[in-house]
Amino acid sequence: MELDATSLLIHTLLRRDRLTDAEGGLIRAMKSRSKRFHRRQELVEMGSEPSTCCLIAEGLVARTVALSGGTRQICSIHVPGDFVDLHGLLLRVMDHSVVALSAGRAIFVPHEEVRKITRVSAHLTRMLWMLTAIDAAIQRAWIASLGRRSTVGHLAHLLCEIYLRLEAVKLAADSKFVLPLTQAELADVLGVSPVHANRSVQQLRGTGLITWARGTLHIRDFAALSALAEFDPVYLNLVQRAR
Amino acid sequence: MELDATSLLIHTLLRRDRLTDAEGGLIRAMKSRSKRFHRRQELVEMGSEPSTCCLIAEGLVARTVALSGGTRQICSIHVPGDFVDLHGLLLRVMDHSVVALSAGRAIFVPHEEVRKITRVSAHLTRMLWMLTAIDAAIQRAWIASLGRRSTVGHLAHLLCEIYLRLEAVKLAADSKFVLPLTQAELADVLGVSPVHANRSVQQLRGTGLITWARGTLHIRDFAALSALAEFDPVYLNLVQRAR
DNA sequence: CGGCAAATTGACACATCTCAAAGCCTGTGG
DNA sequence: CCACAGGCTTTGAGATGTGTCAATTTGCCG
Repeated sequence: MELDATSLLIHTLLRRDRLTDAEGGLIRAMKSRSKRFHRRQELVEMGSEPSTCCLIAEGLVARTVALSGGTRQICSIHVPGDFVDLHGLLLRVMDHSVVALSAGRAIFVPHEEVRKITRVSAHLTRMLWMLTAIDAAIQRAWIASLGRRSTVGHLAHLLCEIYLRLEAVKLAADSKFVLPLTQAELADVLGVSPVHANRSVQQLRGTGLITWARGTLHIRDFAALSALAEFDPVYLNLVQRAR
Repeated sequence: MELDATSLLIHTLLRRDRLTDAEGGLIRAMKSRSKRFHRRQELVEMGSEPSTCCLIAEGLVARTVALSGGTRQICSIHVPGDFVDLHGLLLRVMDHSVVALSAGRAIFVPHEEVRKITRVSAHLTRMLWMLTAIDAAIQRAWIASLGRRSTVGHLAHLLCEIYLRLEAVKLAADSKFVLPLTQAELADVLGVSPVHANRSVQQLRGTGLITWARGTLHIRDFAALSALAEFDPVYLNLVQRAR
């Protein structure tokens, strides 16, 4: 049986606040079209004006910005349950692309369906707004990493973050998770060359804090990795409270 | 006469969409407390749980993240009309501080006032949500700059952005604006050392594209500076359309 | 058993950091 | 109106981090 993307979204929201049955119903009632995607497929094109929002059901995707000279920067990574381009509802023209890091599946919800929710439920609207706010908080953490952490520290921070985000949707446990990332893609996250990304991975392996083989990442000592990264999970807002 | 912060906010919103008189009235009706601040004053503390949102009326402020070893990263800069910690309404605990880059004035709007708006006007709620979405778009641009632009390119991009944002609230004209930034603060934006920030400023001056003296920045050739920075203003969403 | 994409390595060039000193503004008090 | 203090800016020199290029090795899949 396929995981239902709207259930994942509800689960993601429930990690942050309570929802009434009616609110859950509104979310499940959203019309959408489900699509599978393959690795490296571009789901949303930079500069386009999509009329739907893309909610991940399976797989990992990234937002990417293309610069001249063929370089690109990955400016966020998204896990199942994430409403990747929810902001498209408000901003209209995409300032980045959405690209799949692995094969997977997403549902595309027409903007009008989301706008309908904003007319009916103030609380649910705030919850969706909250999702974009959390997204922005994660981006701030990435800015801090890019600007002020060593590449190894940045990498460690990234792994702590991805672990907790996957764990929140039950895709990580026992300090292990599937990380379908190429080192070249990792380089586009860290803002360094592929060669340097590779050397940083090796350096982090050298500490014994992680293991990464055959697409599976294993955090051997989360506490120590957090400390190395100066990781503080507050910004992920994985706490249930009134919003 | 002092500029009214809510008028600035309305002006900021009007740059992106139309507002009815009733909607404008709702914004003006928000209760708030006005406060002056001095340069370097901390307006909001990282880790705190503010009960108000801070709307800038005059001056520049920054969001900063403190790392160990006394380093810090500025993860955004805000101009008059910006609702700096609007996301505090939804996220509750601050993942960063808000610090003044110059003397100025802000109004502090109780969360309940904003929440009230979310209960009354779906469109206005989307407009406030849009502000946080634009904020996030700017952060993505910063991520791309930090990750993939040269320091000089990053600086050029930053100046193009700040110019357009200030111009949008009539604080820049004739390619000139007041930039009350220390080179050490600039370094905290660019994610480099103060020495390197200084050398990058000199390098950009050397191109003849800018002049920067006595706190005033003058862009001599915006088109050329944009080209150097690969600057595309789309992400600022300075276009009026239905949202 | 290939064949290819991805990971790894080495060598050298360039970017950026650190530390420390010197120079330059600007506001203030005499 | 000048002299001075303090904060910024600028400079130099040597250490470290990171990029580039090109070759080699490894791992996965048919």
